[in-house]
Amino acid sequence: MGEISHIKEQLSEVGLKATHPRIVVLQKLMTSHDHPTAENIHETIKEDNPSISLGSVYRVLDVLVEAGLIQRVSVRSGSKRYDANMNPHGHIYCLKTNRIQDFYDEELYGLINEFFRKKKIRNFRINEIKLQVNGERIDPEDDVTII
Amino acid sequence: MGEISHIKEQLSEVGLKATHPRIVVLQKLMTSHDHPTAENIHETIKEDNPSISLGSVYRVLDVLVEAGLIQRVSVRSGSKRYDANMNPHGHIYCLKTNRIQDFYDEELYGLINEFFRKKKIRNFRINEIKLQVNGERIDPEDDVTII
DNA sequence: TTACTTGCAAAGGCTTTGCACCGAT
DNA sequence: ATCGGTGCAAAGCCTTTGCAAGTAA
Repeated sequence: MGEISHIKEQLSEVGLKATHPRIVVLQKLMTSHDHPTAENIHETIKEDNPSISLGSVYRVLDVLVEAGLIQRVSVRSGSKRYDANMNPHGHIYCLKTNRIQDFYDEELYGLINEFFRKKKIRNFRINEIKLQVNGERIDPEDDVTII
Repeated sequence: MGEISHIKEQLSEVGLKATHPRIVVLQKLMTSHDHPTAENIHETIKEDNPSISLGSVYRVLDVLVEAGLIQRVSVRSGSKRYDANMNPHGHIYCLKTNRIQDFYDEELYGLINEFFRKKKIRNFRINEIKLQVNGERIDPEDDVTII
């Protein structure tokens, strides 16, 4: 409940009306780390919110991306996937299980950022730097860990 | 002409029949650096090869990717795009023009590779590491250069 | 010759959109 | 009360696929 008012705040902070579909979709994304598709989200939320249509989920996701509250993640798979983690981080994508796992390493991101800060890049304003590591889990059930 | 026999060799080296659509599509990709979509490729080649269908272009692209002769590049834009540059490299994607430009820097790739070689990654076999820099060109007509 | 590939056109999956109604501010 | 958001269903875009005919090896 306190959570929901926090979600509402986030929405109005970026100038969006705190409508029911927006609150539900954003909350779902902020409390899951599985990078769901629009359809995944619809499936999950419709149990408690049967009136929210799939079309609205798509529209809400577009608006949230546009507002910078969530981001789209593109992988090989068919559908676009969504992520409410807006801190800098990379994605580990498993081609076997189709799972996406966030990862962040301060040292690595330090290196990459420093590289682009030092280099002269002509005719381009950098928005974001995306790092994606593709491969396969050995044990599909287990998480990947970077030590 | 000597080019075409080189293309045919590449195809048979990976065990693919050197059919006309495959030769034409692969040649187009190897001589362009604009990361075209399936439809772009079809448009370009159909002037000289009116019988090659769009469906076949899609099938040929799938086969070439599967064989490791080309790679798919996913960006925000609607369609998948293709790249015959199989050397390690990153992509600079301009949201304004939708253009993709390859880039490679030995130092940066050295850092990233060394990072992943040194770190212990549990439960994952890395296939490829993708680096994509999103942003906007200042002059949409001009190339981006990294010095 | 034989198994694979293609052209064609239809089907499929994911996403967007028009419209009338509804609701947050 | 107003303007923007939503549900619904239809349309749209990109891609895949079944089948009969064609072709590289």
